[in-house]
Amino acid sequence: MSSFKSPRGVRDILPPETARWRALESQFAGVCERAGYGELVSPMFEDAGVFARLGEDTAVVSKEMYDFFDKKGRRMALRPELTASAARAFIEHHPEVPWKVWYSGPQFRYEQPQAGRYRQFMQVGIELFGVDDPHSDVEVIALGWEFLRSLGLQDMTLLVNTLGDSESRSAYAGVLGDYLAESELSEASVETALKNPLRVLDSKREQDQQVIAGAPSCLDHLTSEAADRFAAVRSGLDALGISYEVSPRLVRGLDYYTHTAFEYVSNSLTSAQNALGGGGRYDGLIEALGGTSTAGIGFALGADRILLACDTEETFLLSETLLDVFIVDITDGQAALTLSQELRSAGISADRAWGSRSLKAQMKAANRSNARFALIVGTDEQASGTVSVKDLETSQQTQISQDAIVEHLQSRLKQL
RNA sequence: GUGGCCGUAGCUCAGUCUGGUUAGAGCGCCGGGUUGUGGUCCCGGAGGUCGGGGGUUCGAAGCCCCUCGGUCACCCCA
Repeated sequence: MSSFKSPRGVRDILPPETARWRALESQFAGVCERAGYGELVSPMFEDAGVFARLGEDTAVVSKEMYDFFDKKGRRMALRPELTASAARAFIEHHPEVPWKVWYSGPQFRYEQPQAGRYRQFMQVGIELFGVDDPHSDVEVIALGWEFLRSLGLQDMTLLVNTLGDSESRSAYAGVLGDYLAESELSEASVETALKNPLRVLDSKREQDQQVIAGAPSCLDHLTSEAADRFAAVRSGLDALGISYEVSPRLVRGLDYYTHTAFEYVSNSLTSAQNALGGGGRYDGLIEALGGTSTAGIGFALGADRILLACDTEETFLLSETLLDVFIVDITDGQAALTLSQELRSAGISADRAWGSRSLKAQMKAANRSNARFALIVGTDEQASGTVSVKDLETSQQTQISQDAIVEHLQSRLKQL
């Protein structure tokens, strides 16, 4: 019989690495909650229609959705992203605006896996509904940036662009479409150009690079309102001292974006998967999902990639797990059994060795456990109702009565 | 979905080109170095259907085909 392995493109995260994931999430939670965002927990799957509205010709919807029919024949989909779910929740519960939420959790896309790209991947992100003040764009962009910086990441670039309002966007799409129609594009891009010319700007094919470099800029086709709005966002970022690059080629993959679009790029990741996260304004999304017109902006960050970038920048590394005591019992094991329980109830972290292994073997285990103290119970201690407390850093050892052990350890741990 | 590279002990890898007795190393793990003491050192040990299946051959980790997985690029995006 063959044994099972995890499916393609998904993976296990084991301890101690899981502690790093939890630390990342809790740091993100802290950053968000200090800015007035509350946590949103939404379902892992939704009616597939929720995601279909993201744009019928985006690959996320047309090719990569993990969709299925449930037992009643309803078409459901594992969420490929969280903005649509958040928008659906917003419409369903009509909370008061501004509605500021953060989230964290797995998303699913049926893609060709490679480093930094998995079929189940973890994102953290925020959404801010009901505000179209340009300073809200600045708050959101800055929050993501500060979070990434707080992890110790240095080698990053913030890219900012605007797609303008729908008037600007369609004017630009027309101009760009005309330009592309007369250019020598790769075969695949010719097709893309017909459906959504903006998306061609994302192409990395060698053949398209020259065409893209010479393409008209979306910034030249903004209405004056859209241009003013972008200027306000930029001056807000300037005021906060956040440096960024204006990237007129930055068009985000999902169709619901309007106005501000941004991306956090890691320069330390050499692969094509170097975008740590991105987001933008999606003022039309709520309406597309059947709600009343509401402004919105948010971002999502890929936790898998963030940790890859942390690896290459050697930051946010796994800290050693610390343990207060490790119990070594070379008698009948009764002391290990009761002591570990007693210490844990008193708030002292305690681990122990199993089986009747030699003192030497148990001391090795104690050392490996990173415990500060080893509690040793041998025949002498058992006879006298004591326990030997060995400081594993200084190697100093004292014998303490079992009745006084909790108090003794508490005071010594407090002194550290 | 398309193409390139890769898959040997828990981990990192040698061995594959030039098929040939019991498949190796380092780290890790387990045990020992005499009465009950970890980290260093010394000695010993366990652990592998060579990703899986089929084929060629007297003989396959090695050659061929298929398949699964990883990785890189396109694509897509976080």
